[in-house]
Parts: sequence; C-alpha cells; structure tokens
Amino acid sequence: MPRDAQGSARRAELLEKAYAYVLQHGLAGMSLRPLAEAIETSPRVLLYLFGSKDGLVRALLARAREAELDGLPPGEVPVAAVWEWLAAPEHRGLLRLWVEGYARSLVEPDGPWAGFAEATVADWLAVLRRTLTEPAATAALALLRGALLDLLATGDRARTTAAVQAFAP
Amino acid sequence: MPRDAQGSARRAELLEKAYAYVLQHGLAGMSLRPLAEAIETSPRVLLYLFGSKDGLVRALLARAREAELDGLPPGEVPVAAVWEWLAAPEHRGLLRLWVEGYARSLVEPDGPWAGFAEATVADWLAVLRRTLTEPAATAALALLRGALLDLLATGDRARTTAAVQAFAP
DNA sequence: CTTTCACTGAAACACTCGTTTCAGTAGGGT
DNA sequence: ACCCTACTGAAACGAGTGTTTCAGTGAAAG
Repeated sequence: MPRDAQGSARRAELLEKAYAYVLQHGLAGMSLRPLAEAIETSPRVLLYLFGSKDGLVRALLARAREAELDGLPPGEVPVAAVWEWLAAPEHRGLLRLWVEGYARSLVEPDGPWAGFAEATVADWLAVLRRTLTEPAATAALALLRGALLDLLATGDRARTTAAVQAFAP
Repeated sequence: MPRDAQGSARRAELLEKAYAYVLQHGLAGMSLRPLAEAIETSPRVLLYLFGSKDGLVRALLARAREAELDGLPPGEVPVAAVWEWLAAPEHRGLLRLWVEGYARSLVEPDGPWAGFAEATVADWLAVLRRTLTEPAATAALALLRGALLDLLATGDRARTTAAVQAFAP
C-alpha cells in the first residue's frame, strides 16, 4: 500500500462504488473477486488501495456509519422524525447493512467489525440525548431499533409506525 | 441420508452438542471440520445425519427458536418478566445467536436462514398479544428487542433495565 | 534519454470450504 | 453361511478464499 493511498482519489471513488455494491449484496458474504468485477477493477487494486480485505471492510463500515449519521438533521430531532427517516424505503439497504454489522460485531469481537455495535449505540444515544434524558433516551433508542428490526423483517410499515408514534417519549 | 435419520438418537445427541458449540462460536462462521472435531465426530457423519450443511443449520435454527420460546412461562407474561428473562446472563449465547440468525435472514432471504426473522417476530407478537393489543404489542416487542440489542452491545444491564421498566406498556 | 516510482494485469500460492467416492465394518434377518 | 443395510474413516475433488510474486505500464522528475 502506498503511503498516501489513504487519501487517493481513486480510492475514494472505488470506496463509493464498493459501498453501493455492498448495500445491495451485503457485507458479510462479500468477497474480493466478485466485488472487483462488479465495480470494474481487480482484487489486486483493491488490496493495493486498502491494504487488505479487512482494511476495505473497515472503510466500508466507517462509510456506513457516516451515512447513517449524516442522514439526520442537526439540532433537536423528535423521535417520530428519526423513525420517519429509518422507515424510508430508500434507506432499507443501509439499514440492512447496519443490522449485519451490528450482529457480526457482537459475535466476532475481533477483526474489522470490532466495536461497531457499541459505536452506533453511542452515536444514537448522543443524538437522542439532545432532547431526552435517561431513561427516556435509552427507551427511545430501543423502541426505534426494535421497530426497525420488525420493519426489516415483516415490511409492515403501518403497524410499526403506529407503534412508534403511540409510544415515542 | 438414511430414511429414518430424522429421528435417530445419535442425530439428536450430535444436534445438542453442535447447538452448545454454536452458542459459543456463532453460527454464521461455522464450518464442518472444526465443528466435527470439537464435538468428536466427523464431517462425513454430520452430512450423513443432516443431509447437508444447510440441513444442519436449519436444525440448529429450529433448536434455537424452540429454546427461546420454551424459556418463557405459559399464560400471561408481563413485559418486565420477559425482559428479566432476556437480560439473564445465561441467555447471552442464545440471544447472540438469535441476532445472528435474524440479520442473516434479512440479508440472504434464500437458504437455510430463510424466514427466521419473520418467524421470530410472529412468535413473540403472539406471546405479547396474550396481554396487550395493538399498537402496544408491537411497541413492547420493539422496546424489548431494541433494549436487547443495546444490552448485547454495551453490557449495561442497569441502564437498559431502567429504560424497559420505565416505559413498558 | 534515463531513472524512478506509483500503479496494475496475470498467474500462482497456500489454504479452507462443502461434498463425494470408495472401501470398508458391524450387526441383524433369513 | 449368506446377504443386506446402516453406518463411518480416509482421501480426494472442485470451487472459492485472501494474498503474493513478478513482470510489466505510463508518466513525471532528474
């Protein structure tokens, strides 16, 4: 890996393409050869720019975490507004990826996934604490995450939305 | 696979050992050779008794789903009691496995994991609807599942328990 | 022109994977 | 004694993995 590959323009471009690919195909089962072919490069180049597969995975997870936080408006955000964002169909891919990373980081505390679950919990608690205090913040996060799991599994947006709106602190 | 392998005693015994192994090591990264060595058998025998790796995975997922439901007392169960069960340290392994299966079945809707997420949502909604009506049942499930995710990631039992107890419908 | 160096294609390496093939063993039925 | 069937160990198969080796390329620097 070159010294300045971290900031290479080509690296950023390929990261973006890989991110789009991973949103569709998942991250757990990702392997270099199919990915490289899909985004029109070679495994050799991916390893060159990201150092290793783990490096690429870390970059993709960081990208996902960033995408999740950037999606939210700054300042005070009511729980219902967060839910509206989570439930939007265009965020399905990102949120599936999030669940994937979360689960993996619980089961396999070493490796590139390490700390992903704790990090997102901390991220979101920080956001919710802009408007809520404990135990409401933790409860709101739980309600949102749980409803999201339900929505991703059943696709029943009406029922999950009704539940969040009825009980959001 | 033999005609009656489904009910073989050895099959049941190996399933139990494999289940214990998987609770510790996770199911997503499971592979036959290390598993077989750990539970003192051979990949050949596992394939003979379960037909394929997918067959074994299906059996293990069914076993896990069963373990989760059997843990609950029958009849009406208050949300706080369900949480007490979920938060118990001895169920950590099972619940990590549950998250793993849930995530995988979202990302990879085909294969042996298919339907696992929907199935557990349905299972638990049925339990909660013994005491609650919509939208409280969906909200309670979300609160429980979300708090569980938080607990598995942070290990902060005090904060998550406080949140559940304060907002359980 | 020469040298240098970031970059990349092709092929190979050293695995691991699920599964199959083949050869065998043990045991009950006839 | 014979056969048949359930079962299992050892080895191999073919595919797929991340990674490395090697031989270049092209463009910029000296």
